[in-house]
Amino acid sequence: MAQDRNTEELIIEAAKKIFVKRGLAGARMQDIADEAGINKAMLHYYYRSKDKLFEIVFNEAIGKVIGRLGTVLSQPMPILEKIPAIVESYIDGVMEAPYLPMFVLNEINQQPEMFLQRLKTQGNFPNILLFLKEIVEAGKQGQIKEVSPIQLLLNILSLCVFPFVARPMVQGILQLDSVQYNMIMEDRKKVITEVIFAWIKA
Amino acid sequence: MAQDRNTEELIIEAAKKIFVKRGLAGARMQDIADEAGINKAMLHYYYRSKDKLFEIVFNEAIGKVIGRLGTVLSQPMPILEKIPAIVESYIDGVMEAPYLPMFVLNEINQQPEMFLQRLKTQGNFPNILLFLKEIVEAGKQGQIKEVSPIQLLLNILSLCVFPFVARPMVQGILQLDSVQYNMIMEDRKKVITEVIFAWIKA
DNA sequence: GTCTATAGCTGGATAGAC
DNA sequence: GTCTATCCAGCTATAGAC
Repeated sequence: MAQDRNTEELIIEAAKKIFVKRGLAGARMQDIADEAGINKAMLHYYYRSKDKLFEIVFNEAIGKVIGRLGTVLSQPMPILEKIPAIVESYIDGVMEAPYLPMFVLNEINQQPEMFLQRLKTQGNFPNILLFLKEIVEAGKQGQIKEVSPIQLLLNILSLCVFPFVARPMVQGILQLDSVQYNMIMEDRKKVITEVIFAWIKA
Repeated sequence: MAQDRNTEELIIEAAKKIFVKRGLAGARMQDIADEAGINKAMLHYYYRSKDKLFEIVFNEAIGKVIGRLGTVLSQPMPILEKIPAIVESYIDGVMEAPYLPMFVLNEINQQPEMFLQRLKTQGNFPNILLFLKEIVEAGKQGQIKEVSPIQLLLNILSLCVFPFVARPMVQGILQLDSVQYNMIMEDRKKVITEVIFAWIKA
């Protein structure tokens, strides 16, 4: 148990777990309280309302999913080294919290305004836009083929993230157990890099 | 208005709209009734409960998303012609109902049991498994490179579906309006085929 | 700060008139 | 078959004792 930590943190940890699993609409304050091993009233004492609590969890989740992307995209490396690095570190990151992408994507779809609001306040992830320029530059210099930078970004993201978002579906259809699926995900680091390289090699 | 159609259909249409938008937990029977232009009591008269109504909508949605995939995967064509056909027809299909994939994926994540149950009753999409064998075969015959068929399937699916699932997020970050995004999606048909071909060409 | 008890509301479901 | 009125469970949120 994590009884040694203070109540505020206990609540946030529990809230993450429940919100990520059930979403805003499906989550119950009682479940969060149970998960934290405390009383329902404490949730309101510390965080006032369900919405406020959700906002904290959601913002942190966005930070993890998108922020991490920004970080890895902005490592100063030649593009041909950077792409495998992006793939590897992003997949590793997602594997640590495999349900986070689905949660973030779904809640953004539910409340696009909330997300757009957040974008305004905290800047538009300049690292990502910078990465796009880098692609164009590398194309002009002949390091890679000249491709649409947005399509390239979409391709990398799609190949890395989708298999986690669709995991229960794919696992069900193809009758794979968890061990098999994890192996496939591990293989993907190599596969994705191969696929992208095959496409952009000059 | 579709007042000429019978009430049962009106309800289903309305239920689709609301469930797909809000999910099972977020949808309100009142909203479905309003959308259908009828009374809340009628929903229960025709479909007994929210869960029953949801099941109908959900099953139809799965059928569209996965069933369509099975259909297109099983067209009798040489593999190198089939892949562009798959990509084109699947993207066109998704563009008609862009929120369906997110809905299906999210609800499967929420209730994997319900989905696995459905798989048992209606067979395991044999078309999809057949497609995997076809890939292996084409690899052995040297029509394409020998690649993992599951990875290939995952790649195609990822590249086609993810951009729709992540649309609000990507659009927000890259500051794109809907017209621009639709053009990008239109371009993708070509891009995806290029990417896959670059990877598997013998 | 933490708990119990409960207010107040929302939303799914039903009864019963027409 | 369709409506209004209403029930009742479940949920967020708060009051108040300790």
